[in-house]
Amino acid sequence: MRTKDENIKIAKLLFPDVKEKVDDIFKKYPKRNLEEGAMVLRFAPSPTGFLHTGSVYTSMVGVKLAKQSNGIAILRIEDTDKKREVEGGISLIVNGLKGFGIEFDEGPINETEQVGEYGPYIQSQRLDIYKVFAKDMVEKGTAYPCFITDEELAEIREKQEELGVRTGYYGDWAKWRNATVEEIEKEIKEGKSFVIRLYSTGDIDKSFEMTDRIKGRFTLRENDMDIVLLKSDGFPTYHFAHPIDDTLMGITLVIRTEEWFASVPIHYELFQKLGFKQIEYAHPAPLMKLDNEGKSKRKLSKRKDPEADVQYYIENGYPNEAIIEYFLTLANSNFYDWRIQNSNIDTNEFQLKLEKFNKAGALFDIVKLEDICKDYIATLSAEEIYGRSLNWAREYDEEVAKILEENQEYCINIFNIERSGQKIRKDMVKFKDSKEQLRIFFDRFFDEDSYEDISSRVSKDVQKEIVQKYINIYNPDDDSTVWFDNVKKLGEELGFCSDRKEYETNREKYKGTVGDIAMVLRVAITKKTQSPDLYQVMNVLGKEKVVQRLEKYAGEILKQRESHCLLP
RNA sequence: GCCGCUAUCGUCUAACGGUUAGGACAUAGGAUUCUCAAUCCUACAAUCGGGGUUCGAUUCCCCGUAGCGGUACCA
Repeated sequence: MRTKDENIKIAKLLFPDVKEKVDDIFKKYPKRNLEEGAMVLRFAPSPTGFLHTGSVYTSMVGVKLAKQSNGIAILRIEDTDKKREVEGGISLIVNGLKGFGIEFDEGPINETEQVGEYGPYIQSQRLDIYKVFAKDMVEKGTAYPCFITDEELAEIREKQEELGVRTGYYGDWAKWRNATVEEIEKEIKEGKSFVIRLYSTGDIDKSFEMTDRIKGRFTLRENDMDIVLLKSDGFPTYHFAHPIDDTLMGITLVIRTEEWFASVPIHYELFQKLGFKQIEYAHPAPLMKLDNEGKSKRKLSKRKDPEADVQYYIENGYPNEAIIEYFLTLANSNFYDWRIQNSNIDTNEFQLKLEKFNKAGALFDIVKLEDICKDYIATLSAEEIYGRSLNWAREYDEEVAKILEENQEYCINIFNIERSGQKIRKDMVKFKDSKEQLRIFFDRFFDEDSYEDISSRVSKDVQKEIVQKYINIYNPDDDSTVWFDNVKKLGEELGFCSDRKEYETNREKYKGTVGDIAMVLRVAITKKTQSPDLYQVMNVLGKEKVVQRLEKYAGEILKQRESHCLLP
């Protein structure tokens, strides 16, 4: 054991330039003046040039909880690993989250600017602060310099594995923890690089209890690892930055994904050694995905799963409101019931509760997400769909963007099909689908498609007859009832039944049903056997185009017949 | 390997120690005087295994199993 004076001497050797004291730092971060129960929460991502879907989930939870308690939401950038850092990583996070309506009260707002009095909010700009605390710990003997090389570390590990004991730098294996002032001074003079390690006094055989706001009460072993606090490049590790930043910034609850749970013993000891009041934790389970042909679960992975990257949803034009609603259901399953009862109320009114989080990891279910998307888009007006589709297309589909811009009124009419009344059409999941919606209404797409074959239902001859006769009775001014009556009449004239039950009982009397008549017209006009309400489609298309397409189809059949006759 | 967390239909989940274990998504049928989508109805489908405690266990305890996480000068 070294004396107090020796530790002070070592601290001076290690940090000759650090003049500030811990108290000086604390003066710059006064206690926040907030109402009772207000939560100060932070989302702390690394700028890796990738916005993970799980980040949207976690940050949404934190921001929502902060807002609903009249607290503060902070964005803090954890760029302490220079190897993983990517240029433009900060704005990617800020803008990406903003796209989902997730905005912070304090933190970076772009690559260069920050707002808030408790900054800087970028860890690489806080290096001086960490040094003050590191120096303080060395002076108190709760941290020490360690000059061990990678090779030595590997050797230790090998020995430990041979002996079958826990691997790591701890206890008697931690050869530098009790080095003398002279030994340390020698290494420094030789310019050897070093890290600052925690002088752990924890006992692996002792347990302690804590309460997690999601997981509840749990027991963990004490930490006894002399973990690295400051790396040789002067950057802090996550373990060291976490208690310092969260304490200085006045965080009331640390929400972070479950992968941090196992580090709680380290943080627990660090809070004690730093003399800080322990901040509460909430560890939500991460979003999972099925792997191995459904045999096992694993974290949604940025390398294997396109849906792990937020960009995937943006590029496909998934409505971000629906994604937030899906995450809300994953977080608090009672959100769904609330939504049913409050269909017109803003999502912000929903009270998220940490106690309602499930402890186990939820599988990310894109099918369910898409169901929510459909429901969401069904609540939008044709004008809104037009606007949102255009926004999407301007970024990701030039051709569609051009069409939308040049044909605003026509396109709104298209999006308006089956959008009024009680029966709202729900066939749009994402704004990328707008292209499919426009398909039958623009000749440039229409001409690319070929007619679907329905000759097994209605013979070519009869099809031709239906189309030709229909051209004569078609009146674009008819309302939907008259329109359908005419289709029925035409059917009856040609031996088709307009009553379904009658047809079922006396099939042999008829060639088919009105449905078949409508189907022939549908294929003639849209080339497809499936389409939105045919009456409305024809209305939007307009008389000229409808007649032109009917005539074209009749001609098409004629051509086919002739070529058939040529066959032997 | 060691340490820890978790465990209800295929999926997300609900159920003061007492329920025919509920709902939603998915799937399959059916209904709907034009198809598809939607909507409505119906069906299918679960308490991981074994021990306790208890009059009674999905719920509490122990053991096992499985999944997940951690075991870095990454976060």
